[in-house]
Amino acid sequence: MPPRLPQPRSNTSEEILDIAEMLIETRGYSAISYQDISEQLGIRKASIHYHFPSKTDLGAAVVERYMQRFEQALAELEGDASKTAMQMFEAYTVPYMEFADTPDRICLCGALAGEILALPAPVRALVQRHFVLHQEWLARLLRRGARSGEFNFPGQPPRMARHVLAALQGALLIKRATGSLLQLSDTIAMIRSQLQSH
Amino acid sequence: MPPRLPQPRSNTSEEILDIAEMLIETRGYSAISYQDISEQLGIRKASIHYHFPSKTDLGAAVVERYMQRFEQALAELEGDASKTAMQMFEAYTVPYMEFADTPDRICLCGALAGEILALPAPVRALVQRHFVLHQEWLARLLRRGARSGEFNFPGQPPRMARHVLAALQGALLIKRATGSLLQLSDTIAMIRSQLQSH
DNA sequence: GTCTATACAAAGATAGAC
DNA sequence: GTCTATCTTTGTATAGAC
Repeated sequence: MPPRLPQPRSNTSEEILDIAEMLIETRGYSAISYQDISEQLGIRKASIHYHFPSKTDLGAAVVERYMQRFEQALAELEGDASKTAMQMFEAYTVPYMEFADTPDRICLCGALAGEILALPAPVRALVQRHFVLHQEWLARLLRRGARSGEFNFPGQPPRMARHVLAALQGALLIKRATGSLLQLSDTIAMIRSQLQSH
Repeated sequence: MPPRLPQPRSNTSEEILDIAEMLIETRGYSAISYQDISEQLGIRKASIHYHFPSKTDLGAAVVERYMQRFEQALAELEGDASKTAMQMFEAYTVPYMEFADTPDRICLCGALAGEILALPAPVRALVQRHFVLHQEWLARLLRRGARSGEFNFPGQPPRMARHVLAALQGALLIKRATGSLLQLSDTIAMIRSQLQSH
């Protein structure tokens, strides 16, 4: 019996999620509407409600899909025995640089964290879970580098993981607000330096 | 002739600004309404429009007042010759800890940065300016500490200033999303350590 | 699955009485 | 300065035809 793959959504559903994700990353959940998506996709508002009855359903679906992609990418990175810890860290920062190369997007969960109290409960719970999993992954990476002697940072891995994630999220946020790419590149440089401090 | 003081606003105007500021820090600009403020203050929506005709006026007034308070506090801190650079840094972090001690607030400009593209242009410009001034102040503090030998961090002060601000803003954001105060306290500890690295 | 039409509530804003 | 009343637009959502 072939492995049970996740049921693929219809093309339209996927396109709705693509547009919704992009719009949330630019304007935030509160500020987007079915009308915005409708205009970009070229179908009517009511048709979107067919795929995602409520905005809560839509928001939750966007975050779930994002988390699945994200966690899979991290798992693959973690499983690549050919990479040093620093190479893994560099690979990990690539998506941040990609976001920073757009004029108006930040990562989905950073955007949602900014309005966490305005989110419907199911969406909020997903965002919280994302941050927990994300930091646990980072802590494992840091521990691996510390054990191998590649990294030499102060404090325990979970503490440094919190610091690294905070700095990257904050850098993306301020980069978009000020338009200066240095905000992210300098932050990454300082983290890299701190990971290798002697 | 006595110095021209800034014209004090009416009590009601100030109360409106107080409530609006608090609500933006918790829910964000897009998610708050004249109705929300009306309910908390116990006057009608129309009365708020008397003080601040449009939501843009209100948002700009909130940020302007915040920036004035903020910049004055930083200037006083900077002018206090009795403090070491590290003592200044510690004093600088106090408001972050105060925000983190609330369950639901982050600093105003961090909250607004999260929805920068959804903001009316005048508000957006103020937020951008705030980040510039804020980082310039931080860079001066770092330079002072580096010159005196108190600090020993990698890179130039403006780069480290970007990193420090990013980490603190990101830590507040994730602290609120996850509820863990460690997010901020660990981040501050890591920054402190990096400022004194040898 | 997509459409038109519509319901319903909320938001931003204004007019005019007091 | 604050009120009631009202206007207009937008947002979320549903009903029912095609």
